[in-house]
Amino acid sequence: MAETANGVVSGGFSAKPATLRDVAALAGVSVATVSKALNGREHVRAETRVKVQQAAEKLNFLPNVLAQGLLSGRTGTVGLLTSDLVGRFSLPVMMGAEDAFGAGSTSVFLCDARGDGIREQHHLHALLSRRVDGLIIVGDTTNPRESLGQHLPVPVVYAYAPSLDERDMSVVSDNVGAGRQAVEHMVRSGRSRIAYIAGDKEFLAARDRAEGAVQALHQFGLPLMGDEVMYGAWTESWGRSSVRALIDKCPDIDAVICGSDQIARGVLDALRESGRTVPDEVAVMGHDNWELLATQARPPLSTIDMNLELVGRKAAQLLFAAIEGTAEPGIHSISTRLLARDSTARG
Amino acid sequence: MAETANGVVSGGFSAKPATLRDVAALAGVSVATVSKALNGREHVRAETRVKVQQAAEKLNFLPNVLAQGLLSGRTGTVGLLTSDLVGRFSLPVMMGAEDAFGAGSTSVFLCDARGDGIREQHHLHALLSRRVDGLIIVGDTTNPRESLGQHLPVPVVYAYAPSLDERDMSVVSDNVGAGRQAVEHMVRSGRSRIAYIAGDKEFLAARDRAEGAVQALHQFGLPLMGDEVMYGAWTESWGRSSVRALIDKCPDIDAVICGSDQIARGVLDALRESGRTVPDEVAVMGHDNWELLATQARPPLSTIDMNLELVGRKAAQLLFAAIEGTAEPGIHSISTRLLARDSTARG
DNA sequence: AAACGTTCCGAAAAGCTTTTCCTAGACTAG
DNA sequence: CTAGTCTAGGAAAAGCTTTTCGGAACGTTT
Repeated sequence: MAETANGVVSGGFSAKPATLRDVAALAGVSVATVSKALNGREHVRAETRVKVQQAAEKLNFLPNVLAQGLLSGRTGTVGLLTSDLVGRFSLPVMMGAEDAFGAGSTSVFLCDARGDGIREQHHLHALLSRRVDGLIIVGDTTNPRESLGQHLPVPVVYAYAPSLDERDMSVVSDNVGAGRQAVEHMVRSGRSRIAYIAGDKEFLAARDRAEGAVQALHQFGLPLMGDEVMYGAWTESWGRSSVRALIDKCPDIDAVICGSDQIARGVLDALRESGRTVPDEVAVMGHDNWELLATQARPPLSTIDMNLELVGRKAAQLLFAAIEGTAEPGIHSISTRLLARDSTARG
Repeated sequence: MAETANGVVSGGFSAKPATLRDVAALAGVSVATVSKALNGREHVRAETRVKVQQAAEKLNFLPNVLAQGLLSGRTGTVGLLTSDLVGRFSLPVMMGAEDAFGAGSTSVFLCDARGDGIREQHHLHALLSRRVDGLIIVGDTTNPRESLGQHLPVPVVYAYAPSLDERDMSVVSDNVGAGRQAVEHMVRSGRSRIAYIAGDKEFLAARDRAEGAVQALHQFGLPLMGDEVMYGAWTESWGRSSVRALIDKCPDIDAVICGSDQIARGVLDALRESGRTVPDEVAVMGHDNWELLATQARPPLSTIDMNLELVGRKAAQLLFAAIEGTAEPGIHSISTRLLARDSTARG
């Protein structure tokens, strides 16, 4: 690659970045003085400082953070290891974490293991080789996962999916509380004949949300219509078929709480097609606040937001504290937030 | 933080990672020998090599990639700068890139600028300080964006949203081709009275897709029903309202191509409610292959997949090549892929 | 026995920054 | 004028790895 007179190589980008030495040479001082001048240390004449700053400016000097890290033992990087990058749940968690770090001087390595243990080990290896200061492990479901172990050289926080090992730090969304919130909202809206259509029973999230709802119904002294939680799949078609069965069995329901917005969309469609009006005759709630689905429903869908950005943010904070030396092991639960839209308006 | 006998600090994670020196000391050789032994260099006796490997194993030694980078001038990292992390379009692109790199020994820094220029500069700064080998800039819409400029010390690839500067490398999805694909598919399915309902006209993607469709109709000598492309919003409600207007005006249409899956969902709902059967009387196509929306539609929605993972993968490949010294400037277009489901089955 | 080759290993430098310590010069005070 | 006090700036080491080069030990050949 030929080098031109101004130091630009032909690949279309400039030559290698300037170092302290280059700045020192240009300013006619030593590297030590440059370092002190640029970092605001004392023992530098104001005049010299200006001269150095101008030289640095001219060369587009940026300190090499890697070299700094070599010295300080801190790299200012963390690893974000997700098992499912496409998942629409892991993403907001990552966003929250990225955001919390991005404000400071920490950068985030992104790795997607695709739910593959081998790949996870590979990435873990790569991250540790890069001397990350800490790790956040983001799950794709709320099902607890194996711990990476206690032998790692850096602190680890598990987000969304908690670790099975209680010595680890985990941050999760409060699904049980969400179920309670849903029932309380229905009752406040004047409903008393409430059914629950859940997602896939294999998922802890499905069971937790339903359990919270059942607890709250019990507290209010209300029955669960249909007598039991209806588990199925996280799909619209499950919502449609299950609610048809439900109104056959209990024609007098006045509220349906769903384990997800997708299920709720199916429920809304099936109710409309069977001639029931929402919310006048039946109120419907979803879960997830999947905006494009919930706001475009007819009527717009009341739902529960898991505050996943907060989960991510909290994970980042815990990790940061642990890096500083004060770890807080255990499962940290983030409250959900109920969003009332038209589908649960007072009938 | 108190250190225990086995070298574990009380923060819950092990002490600082082992270095070459530690391994050398344990194996009773010099650091140079350890380096050669572990990297498969010659001039090491087999016996010594084994001894070193065992020592390294015992100490959980991982080479410090930062120190390696300091020497080689290559860090094995790239920056992924997105303007919208939540966007469901930028995400698959990132995934493809992460995947392409992840296979090798390159790690990805993730930064989200939130569409904010200041934040973008901040992140750019941070990434360059970390001496990334290259940058991928992922847009949130297909609208072209300002170039970061030609003065950066590393190569840059723009993905999804191309750079306005043709000296840059860009990778985009072929939206015009997608419009053509849609029409060709409709014609092959025996349709000839085709309308087009587009998204928001502010978006180049909306205009490109429509333009491709119009071109193809022209080639087939077919009319565009409704006489013009109907621009609106990327929402279900726009799909519902626009298709109602359309069938008022042209009751004899037999196909509707939509600018997105959301619009198509609205179209499907409105058609069903107005008594038209899909696909028997009218065929409907979407765009994006937003799986959870398309597969759960009634009937399942034919659509076009933008192959965004491929966009990301291609961006990674271009970047890698540029790092190696062979840049290929210009806009690289990735073909879309048509997915035929029931909504366009032969009538 | 002397000269020469191999083979294996270690010392040292390079890469970039920060920090500590030291020196040279300027100044003040006696 | 001498001794002492500051101050600005420089030299060097540390942090970790890789690579080059030189040296030691051993064996072979004349």
